[in-house]
Amino acid sequence: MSVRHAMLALLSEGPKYGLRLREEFEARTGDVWPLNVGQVYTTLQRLERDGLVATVPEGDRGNDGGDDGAHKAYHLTDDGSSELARWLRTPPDLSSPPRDELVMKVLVAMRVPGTDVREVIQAHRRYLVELMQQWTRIREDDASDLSMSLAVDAELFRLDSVVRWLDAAEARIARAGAPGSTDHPDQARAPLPRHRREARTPR
Amino acid sequence: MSVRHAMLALLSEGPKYGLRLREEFEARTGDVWPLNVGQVYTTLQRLERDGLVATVPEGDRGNDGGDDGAHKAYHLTDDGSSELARWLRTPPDLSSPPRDELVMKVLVAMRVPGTDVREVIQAHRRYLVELMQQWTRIREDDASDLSMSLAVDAELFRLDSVVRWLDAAEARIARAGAPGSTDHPDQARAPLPRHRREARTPR
DNA sequence: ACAGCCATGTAACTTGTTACATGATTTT
DNA sequence: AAAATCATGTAACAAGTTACATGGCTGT
Repeated sequence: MSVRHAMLALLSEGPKYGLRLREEFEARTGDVWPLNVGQVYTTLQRLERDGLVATVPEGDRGNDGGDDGAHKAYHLTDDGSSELARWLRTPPDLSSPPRDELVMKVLVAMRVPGTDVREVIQAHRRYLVELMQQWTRIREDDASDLSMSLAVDAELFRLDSVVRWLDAAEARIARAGAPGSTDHPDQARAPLPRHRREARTPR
Repeated sequence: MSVRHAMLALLSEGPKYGLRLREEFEARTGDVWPLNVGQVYTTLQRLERDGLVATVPEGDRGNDGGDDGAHKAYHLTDDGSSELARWLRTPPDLSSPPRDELVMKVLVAMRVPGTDVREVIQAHRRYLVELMQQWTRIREDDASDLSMSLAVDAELFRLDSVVRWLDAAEARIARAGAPGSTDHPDQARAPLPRHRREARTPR
């Protein structure tokens, strides 16, 4: 749902054509989130199908500074404008805590026979720290680019939170008394309990 | 790619059937990441198609404690085992900094005409803090559930990093001198520069 | 017998993503 | 003229997600 709305936001400044949208998208995200060209066009098609954007109906363009000919300019419809406004003030969906791959990895690795969780944790921790150093270097290379700095900041904060979670997880697991190498009592084969617990979601 | 590998991990303990996989998945993630039943079956189909799991070929089950009859038990193939091992030691792909929706929202909101970025930031900040309180409450409700605590921890660390990014972003934007309400000089209509910059990725 | 859960499955759809094909324009 | 780049598009697929259909078993 992210790219769709970003396109709407870019178009709110005025009509733009495909490649231009790609260019401006990457400019706003400081080239941190590259965007395949093909996806711009497929996204535009889907937005048009949903009535959020439209093209000028062929033949009606004022000559006072317009982009004619080769480019096919899309613009927001009224529905597109209100959808954009809604998106900007609406916080992301409560019911969807995104499934982080690394977190999932640690959670399931705890019970995979013959796996040392601490090893998994440490390997990924090292990798994350290295990644953070690379991003830091990139940010310092051009500190004047606001968009890029913001995007890299976001990535750095996120990576830092993962590192700190890994540390907390290691401590929690150690404290729980589980030995490093797993070899669990096989109580897993019994049939399901009659009544499922309900899935958890805040509020 | 997350659910697929989680299924492999669960099956590494021994053969399991569909609903059981759903149950154990949610147990490992402390019910924080609910999983639709349908997805279990579609995922199993795709794993079977790719040769990572298989079912017993009908008729060959020892009676010494097996689950017979109604349940259709899947088990790992050799390919499945090595894919799981590979996944556990391989850090997530470098080339994919995930596009965070909220980050994207702020980045593009900066230039949407008639939008106050600080308002967007503050609204989402309030929402995030409230969310964190709810998760904290949930975690305290049953502090003995290790998996759940870990999963909630991950969510809390993540949300915290987003809050801190929002603060940093607000400061950075203010420092950059951009006024609150946007009304940018329209230099955006010119054609593209001849040579595209290359997309940025660490390393 | 009937309600309700266990259990499996399928059809349809969404976003994201890549690889490829096709012209037009520009640069060398 | 040849090479590169601009610009648009299509086909095909992966993963996730939901809604629905279908049996079978169990408790009352």
